[in-house]
Amino acid sequence: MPRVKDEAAREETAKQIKAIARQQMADNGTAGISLRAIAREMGITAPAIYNYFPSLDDLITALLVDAFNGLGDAVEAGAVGDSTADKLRNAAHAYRAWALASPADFQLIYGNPIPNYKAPAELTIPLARRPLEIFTQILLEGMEQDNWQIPAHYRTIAATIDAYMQTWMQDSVPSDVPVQAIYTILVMWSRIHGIIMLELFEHISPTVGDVDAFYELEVDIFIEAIGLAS
Amino acid sequence: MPRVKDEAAREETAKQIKAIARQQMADNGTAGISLRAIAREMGITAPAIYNYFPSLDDLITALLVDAFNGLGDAVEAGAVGDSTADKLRNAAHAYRAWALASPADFQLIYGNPIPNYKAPAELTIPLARRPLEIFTQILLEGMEQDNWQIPAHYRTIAATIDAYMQTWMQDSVPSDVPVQAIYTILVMWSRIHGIIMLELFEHISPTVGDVDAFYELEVDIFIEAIGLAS
DNA sequence: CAATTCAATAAACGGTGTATATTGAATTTA
DNA sequence: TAAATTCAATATACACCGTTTATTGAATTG
Repeated sequence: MPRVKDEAAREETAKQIKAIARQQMADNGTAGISLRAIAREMGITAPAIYNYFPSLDDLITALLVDAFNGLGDAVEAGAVGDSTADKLRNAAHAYRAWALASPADFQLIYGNPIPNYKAPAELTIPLARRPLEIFTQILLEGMEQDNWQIPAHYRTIAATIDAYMQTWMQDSVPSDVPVQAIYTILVMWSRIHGIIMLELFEHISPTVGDVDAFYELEVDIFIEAIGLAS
Repeated sequence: MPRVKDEAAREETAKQIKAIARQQMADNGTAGISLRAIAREMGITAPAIYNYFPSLDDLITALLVDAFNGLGDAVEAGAVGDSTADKLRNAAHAYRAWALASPADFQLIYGNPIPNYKAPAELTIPLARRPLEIFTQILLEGMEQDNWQIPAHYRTIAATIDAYMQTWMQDSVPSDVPVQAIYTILVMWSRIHGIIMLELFEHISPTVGDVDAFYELEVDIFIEAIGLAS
């Protein structure tokens, strides 16, 4: 009696819905997704989409998860090189390259543009951590190989920060990972994030013109500042 | 024959509309503005608002202009201190303090969250430049007083950037202002912007806990890195 | 062939921004 | 004072939106 549903076809349709939604985001911004418009383009009615996603929010969450994975994969793929410095530099450039190639996805992750949507934290927090873990891993490997040590500036960080980080690191990071290594990566993250956000919203390109060169110099200066030989 | 309209009352109503819209942004995000909800709260009908703002976009633009001015005023008011380093540090902290006190306004300026809204560039570009001009002025005064000189890292910047900046500086900046001073400020801007954006969207606070301390250290490191004595 | 399943639909609800035509009160002039 | 003028506010309507409900109908299974 129970009808065996064609799981492959179902997933294919869900994939198509996401693809059109992604296109809408690219065309009209992250808030430009419309269930009715997706249905129109697919030649179905809007409520039909509810068979694949319980609500618009769930569709957005699915897009968000894909975006996180895309960024994580891109950074992981880019984290290669002959030296610790090269690996970190390449990873940083892979991060920006992904952001520029998928601006809507990047905004979906790091902005909060969609009116009444709130991302489910328990789902996104581990996904958000992945690029940072990849960055951190590069430094940790550098430490093991005596290619890197914690720079003077970040050797003693604020006591409040140290205490806070120790607590969450207890249950998600091996105990031999120094707080300062993660802290150093957070600094890099905030720096590259600033440039990319300004770039995505066209605040910096009209001023410097060549954002590639601006970014490259900032990454190189950071790598040098933390004591990684070029 | 022409009825003399009460200009003061008109402006009062317009101000009230903006105030409610700002509240809506604060409550529901930048895209949370609704003409009908504003009208409802004011006890009028939605089309009545069109007597004060030709469209929702014009209302948003008015809010955006107010936001830019608020940020500019805050940075200007904060750009004080006994030394060049103090002035720059205080200005940078005033920038963040305003962003934290007016997160919706800050996002309105530096994100692009509103579905079909596009800010009129000819209006926003000069307003956007003001905080940077205040930052730059601090460095220029420092140069005049021999308290500051262009740091080694930024003495030779990318040729493409140098050429690009020379062109737009020709018709908006006095000819004796060195490109490198503005470039240095752009670096500072991108760094503080990165922290603030991550903070506003709650990406960094869960990791470091005490963002105040994180920001303070980054500003201090920057000030030291560009050769300003603390 | 009959029973079952379930994706898709049609219809409706309350929400949105906005255009148009109308109202009515306030002001100004004859 | 009375008539003319002005214009802010309204009522109405349109096209969109996400979502819920009940219904349809084709495909699968026993």
